[in-house]
Amino acid sequence: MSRAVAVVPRGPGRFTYDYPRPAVTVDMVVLAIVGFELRVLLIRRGQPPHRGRWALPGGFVHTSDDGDQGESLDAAAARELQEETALRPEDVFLQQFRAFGRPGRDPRGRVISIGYLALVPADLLTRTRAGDDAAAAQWCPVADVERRKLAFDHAEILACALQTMRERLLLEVRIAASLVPLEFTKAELRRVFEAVAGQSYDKSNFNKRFNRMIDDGTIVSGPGVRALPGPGRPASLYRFADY
Amino acid sequence: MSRAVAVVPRGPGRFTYDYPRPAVTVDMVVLAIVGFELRVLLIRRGQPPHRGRWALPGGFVHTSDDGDQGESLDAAAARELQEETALRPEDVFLQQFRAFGRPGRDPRGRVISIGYLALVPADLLTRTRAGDDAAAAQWCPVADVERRKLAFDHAEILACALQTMRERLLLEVRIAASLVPLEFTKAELRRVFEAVAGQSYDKSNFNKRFNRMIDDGTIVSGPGVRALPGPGRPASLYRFADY
DNA sequence: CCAAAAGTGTTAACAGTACACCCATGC
DNA sequence: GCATGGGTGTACTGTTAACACTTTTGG
Repeated sequence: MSRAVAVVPRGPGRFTYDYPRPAVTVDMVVLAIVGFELRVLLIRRGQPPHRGRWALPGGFVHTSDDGDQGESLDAAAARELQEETALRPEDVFLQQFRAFGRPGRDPRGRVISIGYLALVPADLLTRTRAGDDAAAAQWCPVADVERRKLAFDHAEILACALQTMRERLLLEVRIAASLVPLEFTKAELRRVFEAVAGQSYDKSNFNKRFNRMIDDGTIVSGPGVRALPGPGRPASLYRFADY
Repeated sequence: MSRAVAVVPRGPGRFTYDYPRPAVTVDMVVLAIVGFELRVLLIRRGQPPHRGRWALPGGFVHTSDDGDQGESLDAAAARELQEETALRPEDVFLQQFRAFGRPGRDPRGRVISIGYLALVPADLLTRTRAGDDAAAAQWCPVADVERRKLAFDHAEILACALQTMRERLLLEVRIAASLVPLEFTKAELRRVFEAVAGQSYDKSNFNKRFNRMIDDGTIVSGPGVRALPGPGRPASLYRFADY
């Protein structure tokens, strides 16, 4: 949305239809755990409208009126993710969660946006481009987003994404698997759950759930242990079985 | 999708853009319990492509390039529902569940469709237009849909809607509330769960869940009892509290 | 030894399952 | 009476929740 498509247009007003059509974009809610905190990737807009405001990354879905008809929605989301973060889409949990099409949500014209949730494993954060230009992209704690006054209806899109993720975290552990590094400790997985759900879990009770996941093969023992700097007993490492 | 918009175009090729744009539609998965069976509303297509095949009801999202920019996605879904069933949207659970945009899904051109789930209470089924013209609209048991070879990617859309509904039924009882009449018996609610989940539940154990919902106020006692024709003890009536 | 972090054990309450049984009604 | 459907009770199991406790490490 904040940028033109890559293909150079062959002239103004080249594409005509019998009825008005909306522009269709994907908006990305890219989440990661930084420290013990859930953060979302925001881009500072360099163009009007909402110039200088923070916004979710996103862009137009490539469409064609002949031949292959363009790219799929999933492909558009994967492409945008790669442009904004330099992450490989196969390393990231990427899933559509909802479409947003309220008239007036973009002052330039009718725009319908498909919202995508992207969960980045903590150990791949270094590959993110967000650090390259701190003025243009930033990992913002989700708790601080309210103060930012996001552009367009992006606050609403983020809220919907968070709700979707929290609901699914309780159903599928796979969501949490997308946010932890390949190898992780019991405490690290617990902190992911705490960061996402926004509440704390009893260590002993969480470990019991963890041990059950080991019993049914969801989680397998990894190699050796990981010691934190400072005192404290080193923790065993684990990984998800399907990785 | 199967019909043109109501407004008469003011000439061919009147609406021009710098980049190609997709058409955007809503496709409706309208579900109801008929007897003890989950059924979906299907429309027989009178126009090519897929002429004569069964399809989900749906249509274009009204868009405008100036002024109010047209209608919201929810409004488009409510309008389509009214056109197809004569039901009031406020009586029907109506919720977006996913967008479908695979290139090639419509041979006429690039079409992105927003899937909507509509749950019709059993006592309002008489208001449906589906019976008016049996050749054009039909409540088809979801178990029989596979044999029908639906038009476009509508089989995929239906499968996604069913999965979404089954997941949510376990989380929110509200889904079931949208399928039962205003007043219902314990057995009726249980049969809704059985029809949606595709499995049977133990009467006694289901009643315990039911009684818990009475305890926390989700369900309240209704007036009197309902007797079925034939033998058997009449059953107490209940209703959901927020109705 | 002490603080910090990992990890275990104990108990009670709660929810799910399978199953047997009693109640009200029409025929 | 008896078949039919509504409704209750019991015993067993597994899960969750709260909390106390032990073990391993660095300083």
